[in-house]
Amino acid sequence: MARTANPENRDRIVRTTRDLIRRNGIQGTTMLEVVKASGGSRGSLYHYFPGGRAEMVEDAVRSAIDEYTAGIEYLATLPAAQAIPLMVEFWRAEAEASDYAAGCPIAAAALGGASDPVPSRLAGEAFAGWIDAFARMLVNEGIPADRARALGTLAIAAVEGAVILGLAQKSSTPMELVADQLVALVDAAQ
Amino acid sequence: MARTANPENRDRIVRTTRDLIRRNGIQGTTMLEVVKASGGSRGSLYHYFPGGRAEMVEDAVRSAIDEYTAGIEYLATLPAAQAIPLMVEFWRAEAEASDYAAGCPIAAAALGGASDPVPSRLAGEAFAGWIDAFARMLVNEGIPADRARALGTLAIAAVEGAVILGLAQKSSTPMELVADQLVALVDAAQ
DNA sequence: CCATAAATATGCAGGCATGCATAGATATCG
DNA sequence: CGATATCTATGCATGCCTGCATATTTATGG
Repeated sequence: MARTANPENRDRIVRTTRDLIRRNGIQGTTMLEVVKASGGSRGSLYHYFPGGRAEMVEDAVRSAIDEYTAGIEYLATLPAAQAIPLMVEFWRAEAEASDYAAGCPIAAAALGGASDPVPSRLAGEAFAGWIDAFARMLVNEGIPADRARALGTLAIAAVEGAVILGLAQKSSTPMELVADQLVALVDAAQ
Repeated sequence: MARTANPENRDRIVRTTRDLIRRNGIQGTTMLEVVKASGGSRGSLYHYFPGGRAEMVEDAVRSAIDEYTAGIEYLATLPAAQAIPLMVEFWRAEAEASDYAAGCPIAAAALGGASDPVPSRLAGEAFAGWIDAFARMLVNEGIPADRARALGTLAIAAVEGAVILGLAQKSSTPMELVADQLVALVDAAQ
């Protein structure tokens, strides 16, 4: 038996799929484009993803959720006045590096619910986890639980929205303004 | 010459296209589905939109922008404490009525920039106008211009983000929490 | 080195979407 | 009513995408 069990190629495909989802959305991401962008062949894709396109897309979204959630869990250990600018700066840098073509893949998954319900549901659960993490961070700073939950929801929603505004306007201004206002708001809530 | 000049059918097609964009995004909206949903024939579509799919999609986005912008301009004549809940309530009702399948078509246009740059650019301009309107409203309530602009950006971004969170979670909670927090924030800023 | 499995490459059928062309139906005006 | 323009319907060619099947290559274990 050979059993190479080489996960590198599969991971590379998953990453490429994520990148394409960020640019073209769930519906706009095809196996042919993933093949072109990752350099393999169509046969390889069905080897790594027997479930076809659905499995490939779902894995890409799961992978992105795992990665981003870990990042947010880390940010939640910092003071909010640091965590919020860091989170926004991450998206700003990603947007700018792609010339404002690549947004949040989780938001893309959320909006692809009509054709792909599973990634959309996963996105909903991921957002809930992110809100929880932010709320915990705010509770640690002395904000009551109910208010912390509401402010956490506002923060996640505002950052996701700011990324969309930034892509449409090809500008980092929305993200910067939103970060400033969120920090000021959390500061005032303490 | 007959020259019926009957814009009703064309308008119905434009509206159907908008609805499909809200559910399936720009890339997920095809002429065949528009024909199926609006009841006409493919020939009619090319009669009304000689530019093909691109013209149809662009007109749908322009129409949506015109309509929503008029609504926001009206909201901006009200006190912010009324305007913000009304705006959120509109999206909440639309989301709920569609069983959390239909979001904001302008956000969908913003995210479709890779394949359709024109609607994405229009979305960016529309967002700028909405932010201006909100900022004017806040200036009227005594908030300094710079702060008003930042708060207006935060409000538009947060509402758009809350709609996405709501669709993913199939819940109106994100929109309600965001509306409450935005009202409290504007109230405190005066 | 050889047998076996992993990984890659390619072809084919079916379905869908676009764009265009070509008819046919409908309505309006003189 | 007849002529003209609008509107609708349908077919064809092309290309893309998926899923599956079928080689072919590569690598590993014995």
